[in-house]
Amino acid sequence: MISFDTFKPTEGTPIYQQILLYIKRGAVAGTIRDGDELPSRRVLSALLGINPNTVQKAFHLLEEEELIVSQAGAKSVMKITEEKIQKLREDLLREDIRSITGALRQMGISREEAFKLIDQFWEEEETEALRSIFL
Amino acid sequence: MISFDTFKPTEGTPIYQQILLYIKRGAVAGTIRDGDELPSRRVLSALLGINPNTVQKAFHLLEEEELIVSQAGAKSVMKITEEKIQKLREDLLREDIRSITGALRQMGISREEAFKLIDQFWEEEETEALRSIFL
DNA sequence: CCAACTGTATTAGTTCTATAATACAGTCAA
DNA sequence: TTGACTGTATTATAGAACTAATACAGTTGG
Repeated sequence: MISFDTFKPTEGTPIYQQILLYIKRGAVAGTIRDGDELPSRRVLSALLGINPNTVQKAFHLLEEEELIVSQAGAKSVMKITEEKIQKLREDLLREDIRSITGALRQMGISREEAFKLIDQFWEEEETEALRSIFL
Repeated sequence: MISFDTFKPTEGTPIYQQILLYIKRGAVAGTIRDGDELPSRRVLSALLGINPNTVQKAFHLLEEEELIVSQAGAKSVMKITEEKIQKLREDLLREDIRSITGALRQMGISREEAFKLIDQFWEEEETEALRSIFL
């Protein structure tokens, strides 16, 4: 069963899109694999404290993109080939990197400065992650 | 008069927020300076092909953040001190860098791989920018 | 001065996001 | 088998984002 323990909703972005991204990124990372069961719409919505219809919207889109298969009565299941994962990886990375480089260049930040900043935040989040594990 | 020549609306994000960001980032980059006149609501909305009320919403928020001053009958004017610019710089950078490092780590991308990707896109956009100038 | 431009305000309608309350039919384990 | 769980569908409501049309008051240049 796919876990949503590390799912942190952000304000400003539609929740159903965040669920979509969370699963796609998990697939790219390899923490979510082909054949994995997803939590039911009702259970997940209760866990996240949101409406079942919002989860349904996200899952419906995953179904349309043929990343999961659903069948009335049974839990939805991940259905991802290595090929799909590669495509996901490229698409998600391109979008993410494009947005950040665009933003930084627009602010007149040099590449060197950008690297320094990313380095800094990377370590910060690393220590944050560790802290949450050991507390 | 502040130019919106390099403004490229993206789908998925509210337009008024994109206008807000465009101006803030311009202030951080130094291309938009204290005392600069903004185009009128009507003119800018016509240029961007959007509704005047959408521009008004963005400008109203800039007014609330005390980055511009407006007065009925006259054009709005940038009103930014060096202190405000520094604060903007920190806020925008933190938000941008945080989102990208979060996304990359969630996909299991290493720091080295991230740098390589950013390097690649940085050059791509550079050549794109040059192409648009020389064509 | 005054016409053309400015910022500001109001009302109305559409689409999208999210919630809420049901209802129905298929699956599955006890 | 059967009861509890599944996915799916429908209808209603509310707020945000965006468009549209209009109105009014202040400024500014010719």
